[in-house]
Amino acid sequence: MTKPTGARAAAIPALAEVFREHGYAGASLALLGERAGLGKGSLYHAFPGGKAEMADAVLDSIGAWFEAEIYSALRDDPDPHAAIRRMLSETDAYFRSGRRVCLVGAFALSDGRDRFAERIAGYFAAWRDALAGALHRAGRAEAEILAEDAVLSIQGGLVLARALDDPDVFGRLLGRLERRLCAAP
Amino acid sequence: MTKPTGARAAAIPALAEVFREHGYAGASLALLGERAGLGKGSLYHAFPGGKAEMADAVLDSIGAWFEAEIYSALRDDPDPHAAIRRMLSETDAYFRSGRRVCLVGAFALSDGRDRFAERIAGYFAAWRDALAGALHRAGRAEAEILAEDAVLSIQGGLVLARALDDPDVFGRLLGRLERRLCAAP
DNA sequence: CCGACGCTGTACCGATCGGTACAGGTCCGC
DNA sequence: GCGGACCTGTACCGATCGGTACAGCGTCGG
Repeated sequence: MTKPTGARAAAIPALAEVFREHGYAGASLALLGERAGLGKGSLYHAFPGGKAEMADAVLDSIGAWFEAEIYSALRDDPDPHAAIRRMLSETDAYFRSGRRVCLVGAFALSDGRDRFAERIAGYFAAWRDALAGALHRAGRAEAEILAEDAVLSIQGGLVLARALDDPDVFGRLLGRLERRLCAAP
Repeated sequence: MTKPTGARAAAIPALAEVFREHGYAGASLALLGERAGLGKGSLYHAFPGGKAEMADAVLDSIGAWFEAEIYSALRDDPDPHAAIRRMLSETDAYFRSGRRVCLVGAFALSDGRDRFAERIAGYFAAWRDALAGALHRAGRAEAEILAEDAVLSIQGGLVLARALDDPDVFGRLLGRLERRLCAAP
């Protein structure tokens, strides 16, 4: 039932979790293989490019998920406020209400920044631009500024929630964002 | 002219820079020693506890700097708005207008979170609480919420500035923060 | 029934990891 | 001039790193 590349796709979520928790440098092949349930042989069969290709695949997968679940609605939904609310609730679910960290943000901060710079920049730029478009369609002034501030706040919320070990920080932020982003024009 | 522990103190800024750029796991002893201008022997003489003690010392040094330059003024300055403005300009300088990353935030996101959890939490909690006190003294309602949002935004601003390789993101954020934090009560 | 192919475990590679041991050097009070 | 405390470079440790090679395996089409 699985395509030839099925093992690859199946392994990606586990690999993502390891990169998320340990960073690029900290994610060892031993750990990656163990958590993916794959021996080193299988791992290198599915990802001939090694660790870098695994990280590439994980970033691709994350980018595709956000594109499909969040950005596209922000761009195309005729009701921009609905798209924004959907963004907030999907974001809440994706980051497990602040208990989970943003892999792209973590990569941006430390190791792997240079290696994956374009992909990282693209991820955030797409988010900011899609959100700015929705805000613009909703008739808000300074949509770009508002969007930049929202994207940045989400990242900061994840950092602070993790640092204080208090997921509510993230929940409170999302509440504030809904008020800020869905206010009357 | 240097105290017995002079080499230790002198090495800390260089060590901090390496941890900042490579994370805890990514900062190797070879790199640490090279950048500090110290051989392995000297490094372990100054920091018998090894890498963990180096990171401890770096975190202590950062905490002390923020306490002296920012938190204490937020707590004690009779003019809370002046203290807040000072916080913003010192923050701008410290993070080189967004070109530099927050080591504590980076540690919080990936490796070293568990190892340094209390210290990381303390750093952010002190910032948030000191700022909330200043806002309260300035007569602002919901000072705690405002403070939490500001601290989180600064972290997010650093993440996004780094991710987009665009320091202006951080500068724009600081401008917004000044307006938000120093608005009329 | 068989060879080809896709997949997997395992052994192994050189490099590097964090950390230790220690021989010598430097510099001080005496 | 001397002894000793402090400091430092270097050799070395076992473990693990990312990555490779390959033999064995089951599963197919023919």
